[in-house]
Amino acid sequence: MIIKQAFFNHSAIKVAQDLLGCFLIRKIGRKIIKTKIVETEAYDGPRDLASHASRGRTNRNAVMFGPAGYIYVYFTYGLHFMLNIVTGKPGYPAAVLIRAVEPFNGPARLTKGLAIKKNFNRLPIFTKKHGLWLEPKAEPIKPNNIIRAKRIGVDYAGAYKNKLWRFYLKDSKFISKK
DNA sequence: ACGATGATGAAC
DNA sequence: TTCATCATCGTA
Repeated sequence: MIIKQAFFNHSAIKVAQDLLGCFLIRKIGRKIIKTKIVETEAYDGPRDLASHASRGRTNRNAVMFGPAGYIYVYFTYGLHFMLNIVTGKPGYPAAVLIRAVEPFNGPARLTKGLAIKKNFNRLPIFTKKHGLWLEPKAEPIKPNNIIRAKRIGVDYAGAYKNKLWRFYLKDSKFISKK
């Protein structure tokens, strides 16, 4: 069972919540690493000042402007990779940042732990072909187990810094930041 | 061609 | 709070 492209064809805010509890699977050679998503953030639209897309389309962020279900990986702070999934309609830039999975807390640690580098940028997540895909959650998440909060590290984003577009599972021990 | 700047994490 | 450390982008 794999999560298909249509799953991502909604707003980033919805998809970010839908992804909580889903499984992120990485296959390297014969080895399979199965992780559970416990924390996400939504970056929604061209006006979201926290989003890379707010400064318009560039070569780096181009994948955010394309169809849903594709992977956006970028490099930051000179040493970290961040994993995002594009959502919504082509032409409308939006993505969900995977911030933490069990057993890796923090967006940089999960990419390191799963050996995700820039070579995944622009690849589809809705196929097993590239060794990285998603599987549905075992059971529905109760709404009161989802915490809504402000996004991390976006203090420069004006009115958008206060948007409650970060979501995490209340009972997880792998959240990147309280 | 150059300089500013991070969707971070770890150490101090 | 500082630092490690560099691709990307705006400006020129």
